[in-house]
Amino acid sequence: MPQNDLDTLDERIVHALAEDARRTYADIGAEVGLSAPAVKRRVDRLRERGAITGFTVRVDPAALGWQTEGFIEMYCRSRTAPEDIRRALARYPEVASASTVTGDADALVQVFAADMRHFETVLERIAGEPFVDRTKSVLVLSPLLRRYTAGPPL
Amino acid sequence: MPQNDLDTLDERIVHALAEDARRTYADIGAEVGLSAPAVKRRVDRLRERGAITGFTVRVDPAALGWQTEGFIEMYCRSRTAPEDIRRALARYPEVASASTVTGDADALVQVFAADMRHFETVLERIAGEPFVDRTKSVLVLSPLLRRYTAGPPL
DNA sequence: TCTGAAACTTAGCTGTC
DNA sequence: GACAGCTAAGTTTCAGA
Repeated sequence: MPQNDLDTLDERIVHALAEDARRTYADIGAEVGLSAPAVKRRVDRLRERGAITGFTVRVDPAALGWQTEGFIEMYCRSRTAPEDIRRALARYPEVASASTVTGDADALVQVFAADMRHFETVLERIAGEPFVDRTKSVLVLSPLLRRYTAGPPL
Repeated sequence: MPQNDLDTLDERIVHALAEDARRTYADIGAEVGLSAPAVKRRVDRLRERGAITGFTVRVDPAALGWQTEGFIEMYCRSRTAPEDIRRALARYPEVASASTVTGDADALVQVFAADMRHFETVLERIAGEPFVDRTKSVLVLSPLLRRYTAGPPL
């Protein structure tokens, strides 16, 4: 088994891919000081380990016609299992992310919708889920920053 | 091959890339009913239009040692420009996303940190920004859903 | 065990229709 | 938008440190 868990090299590779997943292995290798095959093998290992879960495209939601973004705080009935919340929200294509959180609310849900009417529809449907007591929502006025990776400095 | 609406084709291409940005153009083309060069040209156009802003890697923050996630609501001094907030937050690698929002708070900031101590440090530094009156933060207990694209059903 | 070089395979790209 | 050919990258193999 490899002796290094995530070493500096792996972090730099992940960082390079996070900025541009289409960079070639040779190119990344030149930056971190490895050959192309060596970089590929490390990427393969990172995928096996679950550190990298896939490759995706960075999308500007507004440019695709999803103009309205908002966050919905969910207040649930006591004894609602997180898994029940997850299963229910997974059915909404408008839900981009959701987490259970500390504080008054039980879960915080990020939603993209085509317009305000669409957002309202989604909000009402979520509020109507059987385990939901009430909701509180805020609308995004303007997105300031949208990174797809974050963490301690590499 | 049925005649497809152009918008529908673009959306299906984006959807395919969002799920797996490493799929080949030929593979995506087979799904949507186009040749590989045709798909590539549509992707190029989507990039030029700004609908696709880049390609990135899907990372499991926890697997990379970023165990602590939270949201910080920022309450700012009146007459703080959104651009000032953006510029200040851009300096924090721990900030994954930030938006100005409706409601009591001025901005909602998503933060990833290595651990609780690190999160606290970031929180204190953000709270110490000259334009910040006060902050309110919630910690993520468990992420339920983390999609990298969302929107109206395709 | 991890690496790098080279051979091999596949996909990306461009010109043409 | 499709086809075809050229270019470039991904992938595998193998031998060395």
